Amino acid sequence: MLPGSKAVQAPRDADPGRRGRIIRESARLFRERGYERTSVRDIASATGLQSGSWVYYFRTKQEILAAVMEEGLQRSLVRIEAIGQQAGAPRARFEALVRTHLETLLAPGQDFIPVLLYDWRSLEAAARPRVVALQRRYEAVWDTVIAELRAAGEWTGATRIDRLLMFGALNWIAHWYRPGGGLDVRALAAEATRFFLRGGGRSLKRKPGRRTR
Amino acid sequence: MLPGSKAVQAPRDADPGRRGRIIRESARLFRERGYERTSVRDIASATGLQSGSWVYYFRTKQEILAAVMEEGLQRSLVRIEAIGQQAGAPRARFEALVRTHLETLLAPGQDFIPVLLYDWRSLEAAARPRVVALQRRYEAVWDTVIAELRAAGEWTGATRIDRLLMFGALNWIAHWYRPGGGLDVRALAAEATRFFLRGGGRSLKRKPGRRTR
DNA sequence: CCTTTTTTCAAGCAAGCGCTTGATCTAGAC
DNA sequence: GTCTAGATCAAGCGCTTGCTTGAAAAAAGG
Repeated sequence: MLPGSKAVQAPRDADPGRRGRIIRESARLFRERGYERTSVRDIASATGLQSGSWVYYFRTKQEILAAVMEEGLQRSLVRIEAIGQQAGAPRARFEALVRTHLETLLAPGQDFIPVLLYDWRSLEAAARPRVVALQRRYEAVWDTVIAELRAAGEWTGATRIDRLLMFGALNWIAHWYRPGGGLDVRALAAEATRFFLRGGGRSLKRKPGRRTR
Repeated sequence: MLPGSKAVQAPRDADPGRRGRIIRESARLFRERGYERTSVRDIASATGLQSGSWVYYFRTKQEILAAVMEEGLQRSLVRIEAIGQQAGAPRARFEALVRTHLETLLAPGQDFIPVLLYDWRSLEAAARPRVVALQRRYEAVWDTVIAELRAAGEWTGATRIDRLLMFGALNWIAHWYRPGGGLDVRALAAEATRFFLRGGGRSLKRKPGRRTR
């Protein structure tokens, strides 16, 4: 029988098991080269298996891709929805959302969300609705906080378009951000919040950082 | 002999010839399915050729991808640099840049830039420097106008980071924008300019538009 | 210790891939 | 017409791909 429905939930950051390791290594490879350029043989050898052994855990390569995306979204969602239920000033909660978003986007070893963003086209139509449903829950939290910001007079403009522009600015960071380049995620989150909300935050002094594309 | 170095430059929007048609159809297919999922047979049949005939115009499939990206950047660059040399209020010129950027990004039949953004990973390292050089020229124009905005007090914050955030917001639009959804490119450009610069512009009323991801 | 179940191996199939090849067609110059 | 160079055809080679397969190894249960 196929595994996956374990009776006991594994503790956080524990040994993820073969299946979890396949997901993690696949995420890394998908992010580096893209889904199509990653062969199942690449995945097998990165996990320390023989060419056909992954089939015991997943039926198809597509199923691995879907698992990567859902795993990443689930993890982010836990943190984002927790912030959504906290109390506090809207601006502070907004910045917390931004910081959490960037952490799950940029933290090393967390390649799930970049894969979701870059390889969406490679996910077959049948698997998309489940992922989209998770994204909807994700956006709902943001919309709530944005509504609070608007009530406080800190957000003007059309919510939907502005939110899409904002996600664009944030998600695009994965294209150019290089860890260890003199700009950590927390500072970047503050800078981005200032960019979206104007004022309140303080602009960064530039360090002699890395090149970007 | 290989064609491509014609003595006379073809007039705008004239018949692009076989080579040009291969580039155009490839751009369309690359955008829809991605570079890896597009086979040279797909390209051939979309252009009305037999499976191996494209080799007369390009040595490798990679060469087609590079041609698509450079073609698109060259076209955009002509328009962007023209705006860079115009006179006028900084804000108006900035909005013109935004509008032009969005037109080359979203206009139907202009799939070059989306391919550049989505399939960058698929471009082999050897071909990248030429494309990057064109991008540098592109960004230089923006930096000039942003410097003017800053002098006029309309742009605060770290130029480099803010410019990257801004490009993120703009480029991401290609993910969610649907032509004919009650929001034309000109209005979108105005909305985006307001988002970046705050104030001056007027927010859009929402029409009962399309879904987005 | 033997049986049963879970997990892994290692060879390989069928299909699709980028690209090659030698022949064929087309059109203008003489 | 004849020649020639440019342009296209159509078959297919060699390789990689996702996935299958039948068996072997390892773990678990009694």
